[in-house]
Amino acid sequence: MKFTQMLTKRFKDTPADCQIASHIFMIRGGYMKNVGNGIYSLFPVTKRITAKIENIIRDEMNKIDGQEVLFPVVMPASLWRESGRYDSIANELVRFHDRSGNDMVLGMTHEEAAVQLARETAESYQQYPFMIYQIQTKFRDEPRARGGLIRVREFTMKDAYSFHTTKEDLEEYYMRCHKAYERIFARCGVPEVISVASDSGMMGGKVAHEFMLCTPVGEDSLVVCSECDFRANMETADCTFDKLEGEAEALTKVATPEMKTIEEVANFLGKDMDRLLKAVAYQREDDDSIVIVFIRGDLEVNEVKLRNYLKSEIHPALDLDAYDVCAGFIGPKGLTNKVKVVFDSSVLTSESFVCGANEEGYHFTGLNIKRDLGDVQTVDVAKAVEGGICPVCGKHALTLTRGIEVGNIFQLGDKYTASMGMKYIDQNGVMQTPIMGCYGIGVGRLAASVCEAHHDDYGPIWPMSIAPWQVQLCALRADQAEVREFADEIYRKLQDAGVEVIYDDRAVSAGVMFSDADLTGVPLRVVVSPKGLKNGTVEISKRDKSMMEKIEKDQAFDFIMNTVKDMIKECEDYAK
RNA sequence: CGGGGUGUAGCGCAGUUCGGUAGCGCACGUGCUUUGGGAGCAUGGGGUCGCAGGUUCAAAUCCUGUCGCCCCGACCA
Repeated sequence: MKFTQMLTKRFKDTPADCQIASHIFMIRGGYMKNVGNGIYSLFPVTKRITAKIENIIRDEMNKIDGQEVLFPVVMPASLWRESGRYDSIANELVRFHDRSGNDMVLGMTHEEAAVQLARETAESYQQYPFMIYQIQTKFRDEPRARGGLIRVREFTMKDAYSFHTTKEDLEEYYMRCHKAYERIFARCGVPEVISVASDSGMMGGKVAHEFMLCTPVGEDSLVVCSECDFRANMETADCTFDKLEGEAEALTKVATPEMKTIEEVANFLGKDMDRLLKAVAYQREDDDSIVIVFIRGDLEVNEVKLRNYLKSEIHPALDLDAYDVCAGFIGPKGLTNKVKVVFDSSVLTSESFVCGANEEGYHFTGLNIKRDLGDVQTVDVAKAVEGGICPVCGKHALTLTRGIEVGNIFQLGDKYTASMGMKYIDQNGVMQTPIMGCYGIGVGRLAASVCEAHHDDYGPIWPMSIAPWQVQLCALRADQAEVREFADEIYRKLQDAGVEVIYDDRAVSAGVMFSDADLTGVPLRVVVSPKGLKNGTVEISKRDKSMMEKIEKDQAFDFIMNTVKDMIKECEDYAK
């Protein structure tokens, strides 16, 4: 590809809307153009990168016996009614009507389509297990797209669906897919991607993992143990807390006028926050009832865990007066029975708590849960904390970090096969319901994540395996015949040898050419210049600055070929 | 959906307080000079100032409404 022929445009100024590195470089470097909120067109540079990522994914999916298929983007609502998701998913699912007035949806994921395709085809146990996958456009009407390709509404995704006759078989295949994912991310140049246990959300199922690239700009909070291999999304991480010292005290009502927040109460009574019992009020979405969570004052409620426990969507409670709840002075003793109460496990870590007295201007001190409330049921609904206790190894070794979710895998079980009536005949001639796993990777997000992980102040540093081109050939002073001729010759020879070359043949200054090359991020750079040719050399360097050589012009071609081969091999070795 | 910010040329911005008919830098076209880290001079093209009403002799500027975009939160395979 010659630069002069390529559709591209670069900017010196950082666009005002961009916040994170990958977004900035991908806009400044002419990788993509915003079309609408969370909707982008991709320029040729980006399409070349995503095509390479797709091919790596395709190769690994085929290696675990995947069969590539293609599901439709637009589906009739009836298909989504079968699984129940037409009604259970809120606004992320785009609904519209066709000309006949039929309800239609835009595909945001394809479990329904996968079951629809397979259910009348895989009739016998002999056809199991099998996995089908596609690489295709999804549309999700996200409440908030952000960060360039990190979170968009329309995006390309590889989604795979496996079907099994036994749980053991699903688990075994799930592990194979887990390993395939590790190879995919390593081959794409981000071997640092880790898998964490995760919440299964709207997908359903029990066991799920997310593949995370750890970076401060990530959208998810992760809990990682520095002593063992426990790693979980904050949403699902189990929590235990040390018992605090101190004896039970007598239950005493004290005046705490105007003290509504736990900070105010703690300061007023001279107590640490962990000696208070905090009340957090939520309203259930299914029956509108109020749920009050009691949790130790220094901790926070993990709303995902609470939601899973309650088996209902929840939102912060607004109007507590209507339920005879005295906001600011809520406590478990003497609380109205118009609300449901949930005790976090942390309420058992102290013998003596300060809590609200359910009376304006009063708190109790010396509340002992067991003595004053009897045997209450507790449940773990707290957020993990930095330095907290690892639920696996028991050491105080939890660290909190942020991550971008680049892929995920789920053991779905029979959620879709059962609801959509998929059956097969087993060895004994009995009809059975198969079980499923599903496995996703966001292609564009992965590209942006690689950029996020590998860049310097001047632009992305693409790994050889997914770089838009393998070599960037810069002809400085391309207006001089000697330069032009030699650069043309190298370009031709590299192309003939099957090397992917972007040839900057513009008559621009060295500064412009190098800056644009930095933004393009091609791993190997070849500079042909009058100065070099005068000494009979060309300059060959790596984008990551780990190499800078002046090579005799007669040996340049061989040197480039060998270096490209070495760099490709390096990528492959990385993945082993 | 809540909070904050912001819409003026492809990009970055000034002009809005105090109404007078739109400007700067980059980018783009042309010519000459220049050439190893975002060159110089000259010259040219490009904007219904987000949109719709209203006030006024006159609106980018004032008023009302509305939409888009960005950030934080909520939400989210």
